Amino acid sequence: MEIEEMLKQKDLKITPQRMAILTVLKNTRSFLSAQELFQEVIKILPGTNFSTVYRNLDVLLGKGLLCRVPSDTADLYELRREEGHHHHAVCKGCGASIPVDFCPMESLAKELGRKGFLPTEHCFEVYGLCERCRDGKK
Amino acid sequence: MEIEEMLKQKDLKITPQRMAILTVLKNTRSFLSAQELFQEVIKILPGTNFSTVYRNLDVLLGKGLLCRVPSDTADLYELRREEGHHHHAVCKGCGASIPVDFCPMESLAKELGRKGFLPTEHCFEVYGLCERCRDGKK
DNA sequence: ATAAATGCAAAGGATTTGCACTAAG
DNA sequence: CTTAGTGCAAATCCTTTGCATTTAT
Repeated sequence: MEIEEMLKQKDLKITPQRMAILTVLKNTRSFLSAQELFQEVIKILPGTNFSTVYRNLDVLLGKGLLCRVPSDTADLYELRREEGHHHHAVCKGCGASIPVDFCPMESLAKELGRKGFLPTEHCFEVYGLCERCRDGKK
Repeated sequence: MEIEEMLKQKDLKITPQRMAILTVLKNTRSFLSAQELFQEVIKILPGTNFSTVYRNLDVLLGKGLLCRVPSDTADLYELRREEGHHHHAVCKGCGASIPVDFCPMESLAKELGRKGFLPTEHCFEVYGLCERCRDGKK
């Protein structure tokens, strides 16, 4: 299976909890908070502990298997898919997230490099209202 | 004084606490967490309460006098200066922040608009190592 | 006068941690 | 066997809130 391969490649042990976490992330289109993720995980693997989820989010993030974006209350997580790097436009009305292929770092990395700055991470997220929510608020 | 004008323009009452908060923010080059800000504020105005700082950060943010950027642990705040909108490259080594004039929304707003999405806020921050810290780590 | 702002203390919510136990390699 | 991973419960950290009091306008 593919998830198992991902874990092996990163020298991570294959545990039921990890499988459950990655399965949920894989089957989720938009991103999830740790809490939402946990709720889904215990449907698949009841008894899984909350701290296990948190600890794994850290580990998986550190191994580059996930990406994290900041949000109002809690951070949100998403499986990093092969397709490549992208960002999101998140609707503050309904929570829907529209993928955005454009990445500002492409234009900026060189310029920062000239100033001696070495970018290692970045965050770019857009918040607003999607068409439906925008119309509803009129 | 200038801070007082800012408050008046926004229909906010001029209180010693607010003055202290804005004074600290004004005298700070990079941005501060709420906790850091609080530590500075009580040097100027001892006895100022923690919740007062938080409440004012909310108010001032709502009035557009500040901007907020997400960070590892806590959100960071900065006085919004006249010069206009900009972003930052933050060094994970020493915390220094380099202002970045480029704003990705300029290129993206139209494209999102075509999709019906109305952007209201956005976050763009770059993290990495500045020249000094990068060399130190070699 | 009166509505906004503050202080205080307590609550809330997200995340982390210590420790003993379990299980993957 | 050995180390990473887990469960549990408690702790921590950041932030918010209710309420009585004070203060700016």
